[in-house]
Amino acid sequence: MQSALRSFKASIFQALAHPCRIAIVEALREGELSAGAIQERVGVEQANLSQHLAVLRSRQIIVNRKEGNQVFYSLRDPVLIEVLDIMRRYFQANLSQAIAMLEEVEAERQPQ
Amino acid sequence: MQSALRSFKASIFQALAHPCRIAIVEALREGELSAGAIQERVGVEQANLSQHLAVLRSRQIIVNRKEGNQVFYSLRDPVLIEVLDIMRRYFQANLSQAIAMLEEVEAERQPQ
DNA sequence: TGCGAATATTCGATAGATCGAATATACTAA
DNA sequence: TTAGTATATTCGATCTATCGAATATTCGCA
Repeated sequence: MQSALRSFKASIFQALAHPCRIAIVEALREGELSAGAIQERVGVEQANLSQHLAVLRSRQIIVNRKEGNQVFYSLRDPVLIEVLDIMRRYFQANLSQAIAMLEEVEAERQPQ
Repeated sequence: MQSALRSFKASIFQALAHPCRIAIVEALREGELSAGAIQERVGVEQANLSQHLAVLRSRQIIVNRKEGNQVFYSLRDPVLIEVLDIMRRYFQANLSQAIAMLEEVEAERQPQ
């Protein structure tokens, strides 16, 4: 049973394990937004955004509400904002290592 | 630059996006452990554990210290424990949905 | 009814993650 | 040196994620 709990946690982390989905969650910090408004802020293909929203929906991280033509999204539980804030502190507290790590990631992304 | 921060956060979440690695981090809650001791608690193949440790090391989530024959691991920054604790609260606050979600995941794992 | 806008889904290609098996490395002790 | 223990790395197979392109759905309005 405790391994089921870990699977649950892992699946939440997995849902957040993409820069685009983090941007979505951050965009929803202040309140609900339509899919189109999210797209403006995140700047990604419509279909791709919709896929990312589906990932977050499937983990119940966000919920949606339809109004006419549009679909409005919001965070189901704002505690995740807390997690992102802690991550920011974590990042700042370890800035030099984080930057080194990012450079490494960048270097791997564009070989030579 | 804000997108670099999101990549960083995403890479941390990605590192935690596996039940086995969550078990490792939880095992290190109380302090450092040798790789062998971690293996006992997590219950996974030696090579596989070592691969998971490598993932956590590459994100600087854990650090290691060699002593003779053994390698001792510990959390580099205990703030991650805070994150896991928040996740526990999140889980408890949303228990019914979480259980529904887990059942769904289970059902997909064993079709028919 | 039929068109256009907003959003979602499906598909196929590519890239990345995971695993066990085999092997390598590093250290200790005889 | 040799054997043994602890840990790490490499390899190849399989599974999962991501993306853009194409298409489907849903709704409001003329």
